Amino acid sequence: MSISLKNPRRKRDEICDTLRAEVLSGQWESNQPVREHSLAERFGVSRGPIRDALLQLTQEGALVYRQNKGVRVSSPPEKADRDLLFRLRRDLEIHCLKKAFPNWNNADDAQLTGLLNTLQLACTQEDLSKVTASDLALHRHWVSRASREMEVIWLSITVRMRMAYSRLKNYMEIYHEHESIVKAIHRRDLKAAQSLIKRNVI
Amino acid sequence: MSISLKNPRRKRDEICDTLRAEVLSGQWESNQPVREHSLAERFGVSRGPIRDALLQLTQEGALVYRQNKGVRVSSPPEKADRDLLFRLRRDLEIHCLKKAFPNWNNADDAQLTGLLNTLQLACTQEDLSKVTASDLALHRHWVSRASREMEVIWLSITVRMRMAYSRLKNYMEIYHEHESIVKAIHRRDLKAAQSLIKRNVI
DNA sequence: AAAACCAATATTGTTAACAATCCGACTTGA
DNA sequence: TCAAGTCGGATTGTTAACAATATTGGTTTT
Repeated sequence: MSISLKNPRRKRDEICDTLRAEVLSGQWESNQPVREHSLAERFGVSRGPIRDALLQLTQEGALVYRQNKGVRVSSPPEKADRDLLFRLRRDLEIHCLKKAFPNWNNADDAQLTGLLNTLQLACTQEDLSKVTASDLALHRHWVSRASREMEVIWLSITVRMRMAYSRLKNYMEIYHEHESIVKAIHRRDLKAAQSLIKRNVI
Repeated sequence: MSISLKNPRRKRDEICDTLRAEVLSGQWESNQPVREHSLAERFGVSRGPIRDALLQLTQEGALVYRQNKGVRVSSPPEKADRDLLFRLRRDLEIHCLKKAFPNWNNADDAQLTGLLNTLQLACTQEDLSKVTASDLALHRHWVSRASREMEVIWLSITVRMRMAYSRLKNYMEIYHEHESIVKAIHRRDLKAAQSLIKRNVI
């Protein structure tokens, strides 16, 4: 992916990304307990990196920790909280896009195009897991271009929302929404991109 | 404090709270590297819990991790990001107060009164470290009463703001601002409390 | 003198063993 | 029968040693 190869990532990070994707795409049942030992076996590492990953996912909101009882998958937020989270996320993304725009370059455009293609493929295959992953990766790109700090906050908000795409009739609508956002960015139309995001993040 | 005594907290949490307070009150220089070994010695534990605490503080935004190079104290956000963080925090606190209001009870009032007294003491002593700590504890109380999830997000936003109290002429103004908020809450006047918070969080 | 190399040290990343805690099943006594 | 006690396995929390990586300082080479 976009990670440099000569600097191998820590096991913690690999594990974290894998587990986060699984939780977000609904492969883990809500309130299901997560055991360190079995994860250690599955990933072929000791419990140390597993614990690191679980702690990080807890901070991000995918898991919930209870002292001496380990973690379980968190349940979706109630409606009031959920509405607030959407507002916060929208504000954040619009801010980040504006901030990232001045030094937006061709490499960024290429990145977005690639992610959009991945999303399209996932949508045609109707693979929920891949759709959520590439959807998030797209949004995450312009957030991360603004600043690393904003990215962490954005992630912890987004992970907690547990979007379910219920409002959309079919997967292709998801794709087209994102396609129009990316097109607006390609022609450097900030205003249009922002208002499209405002409508997309609901 | 408010933590149950029969359930001793993990070392990770103790260390985390101590370090967070130190960073927030400016006792650690920006970009200063933080060594696991020296912290382990200082707290009389092994590096394990220290690493846990550092990882958590990284997620909260007090520290920054770089692979194989450890953590350093993060630098304050630039103005644009800072303004956004203030807006997000304000939205969040107002939402949380509203959500917490229906089941607000006398114990909560007592808590706030206690925290307010701590703040007053810190202000008369002009002890910046204590002022920041009790200020945050106050705000954190009504956020935590809304939900644990909101509390984590609020914390990661607030930690990154690095408020400096520059806009206030003296410490007693801080105290009086919070006193009026607490009074509004005591008489269950949500609207007033919310607009006072809106003015306080700048 | 400047750059490239190399060894020694410091620091982080990972592991496996040990300690503390929790939970369920079973026993015991009224 | 039922409640309290307690025993053992399962699970998390902590530790110390080991492995991998980065940094520092000196040496050599050009």
